[in-house]
Amino acid sequence: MSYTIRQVYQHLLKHHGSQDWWPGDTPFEIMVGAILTQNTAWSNVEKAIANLKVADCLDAATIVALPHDDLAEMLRPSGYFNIKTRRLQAFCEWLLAQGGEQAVAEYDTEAMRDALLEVYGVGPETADDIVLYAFHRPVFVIDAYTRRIFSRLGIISGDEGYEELRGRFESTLKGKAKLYNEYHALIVMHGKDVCRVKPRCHACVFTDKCSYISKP
DNA sequence: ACCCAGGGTCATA
DNA sequence: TATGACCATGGG
Repeated sequence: MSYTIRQVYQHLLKHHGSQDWWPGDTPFEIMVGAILTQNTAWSNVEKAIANLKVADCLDAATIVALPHDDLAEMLRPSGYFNIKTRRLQAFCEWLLAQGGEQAVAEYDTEAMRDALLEVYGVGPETADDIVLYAFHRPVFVIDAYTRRIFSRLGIISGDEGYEELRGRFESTLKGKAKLYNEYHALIVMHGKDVCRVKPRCHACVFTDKCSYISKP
């Protein structure tokens, strides 16, 4: 007998508690974080965002106007800083061209996703982070943790395409933004803080080796 | 000293 | 369409 997608959620929620997630004070800060955290530890992203705040540069118009090297220097701690400088500026150009966050907030969810995916440096996960956490729309974010955990549990094979997996989770859960927010947050929380079994296993909670959480 | 993190783009076959 | 190189810092 194997776990279901719903059981995994109940399990994580029970032991980690409600997350009400994404670190960031404003929607714009959340969007910036979504880009900077690509393949990068969040602790490094925090330093970069702190640099932007100290320099009073945490807004689209300022970021677009900044010389590449100046912005890159602030983004340095988040890694890939030259590429992320280009990506962040491309994103801010797009945001301004749309008419700002308020204008984007008028889009239908799918239209918002499609528009974001056109932006340089924004792929499916980053787009969904923004759609879900900055605009509170119901999309299920698929990340590396999600693939690892659910493939270990035998619920997915792991090599499915992004859209296929997103569709599977969304059609199973039929949830609202609040649920998808909690679920993804719990998955990341588990991957980050709990498992120390080697080789790095991000689903040990659901195996016999894990003593952190008892099985249902 | 090594491993890898809350990905995405681009070149190649 | 599918794989691989590349991007780069900081913490364990």
